[in-house]
Amino acid sequence: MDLSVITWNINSVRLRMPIVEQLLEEYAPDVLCLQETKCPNGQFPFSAIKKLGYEHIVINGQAGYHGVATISRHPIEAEEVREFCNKGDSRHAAITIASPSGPVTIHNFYVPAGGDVPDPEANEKFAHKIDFLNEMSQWFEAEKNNKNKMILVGDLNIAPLETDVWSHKKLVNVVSHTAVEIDLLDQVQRSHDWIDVVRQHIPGEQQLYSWWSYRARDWLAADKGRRLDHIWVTPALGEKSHHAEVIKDARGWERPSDHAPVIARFDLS
DNA sequence: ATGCCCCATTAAATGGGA
Repeated sequence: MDLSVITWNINSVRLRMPIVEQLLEEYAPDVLCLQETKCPNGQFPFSAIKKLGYEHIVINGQAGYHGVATISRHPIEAEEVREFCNKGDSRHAAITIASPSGPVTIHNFYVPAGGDVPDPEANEKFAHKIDFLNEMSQWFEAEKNNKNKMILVGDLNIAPLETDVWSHKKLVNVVSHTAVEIDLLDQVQRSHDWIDVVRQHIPGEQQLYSWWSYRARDWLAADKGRRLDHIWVTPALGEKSHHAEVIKDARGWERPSDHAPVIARFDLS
């Protein structure tokens, strides 16, 4: 069995159903994890997605903001939706599916963006981002006994490597690339021995982005991107991964999201 | 300066994104 997983910050799932369909038709992933669905659970476009062969769906939505959805070709054996920081917002959903190599749990995250000022005293959104990342670390530390193969995807809103941003020098004090955030992300990574499977296939020497601002007149020409969207796996799955890439084309599709999808493929036979 | 765009909610502004 080949397993492919895509993560995509869709920036409104209802508005962008045409390109969700385009992605599912062109790439046919086994699992698609969406963030920023901005869609109350009662209004989620179930039937359009089910028609495309994705009958197994877990949503964690709210009105207006945030929201995640995980859609699968394969039956979902277990699901979990976890609340972080007691904020009542929708930023996580997990599913477990069966595979010939045993159950695989896929966590879908939307980490808070963190506002403008990288100072938790002056900016409560930045404080929330720090708290959220600390809670992730504590949770995965406590989950270390879980023997399931695991995949963690999502908009983590942090670009950790110097080559994950268009200019390390210019962004070193900009939220998403500060040392404080990178240290916290590293702590999350160590909390469950997560491997950055995208960088396993695309060396860290190479510039790589998954988000380009809407504000640039020409996003492609300016190319001032950041790699905010990630796919991590536990070590046993790292060995089984044979491909990963950013689907940069999708940033140029009709009425695009400002994020591009990221895909990883595994041989679980 | 990523930099004047794009979304949802709500009804022409506002908050949030990063």
